[in-house]
Amino acid sequence: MAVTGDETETGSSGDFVIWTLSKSTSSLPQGGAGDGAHASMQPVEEASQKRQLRLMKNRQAAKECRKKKKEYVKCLENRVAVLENQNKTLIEELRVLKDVYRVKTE
DNA sequence: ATCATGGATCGTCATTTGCG
DNA sequence: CGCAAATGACGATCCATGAT
Repeated sequence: MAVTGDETETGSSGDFVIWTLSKSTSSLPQGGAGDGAHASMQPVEEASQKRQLRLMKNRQAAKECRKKKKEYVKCLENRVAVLENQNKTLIEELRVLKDVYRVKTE
């Protein structure tokens, strides 16, 4: 873990605070490179808000997705442990049965 | 103390998936 | 078919650890 001072979004999933996007990624608007030019475009302000909302939602979705994946992997690891134990038990059982059979047929 | 390296986590973009 | 959510992939950052 050791996540740096990172909002820790603990309980109350759902309501995320809109902190002043210090990061804001000046990356290209993607998908609309030159869109500022069109007259039919939404006001810049609204488009920007829309983008921020989308980023925020996706950020949250990514967190959720990673959490889910972690749990899935944990489940698989548990299953592996269980199956390994079962395997051990069965091998031992087989060994005993073989031994019993050997003694009987001698 | 400083540097290099590797692992964990995060945010974002691009793509896929599922639903109305 | 269009849209929102889910997920994969990538690069950035932080932190721990070992070598010098």
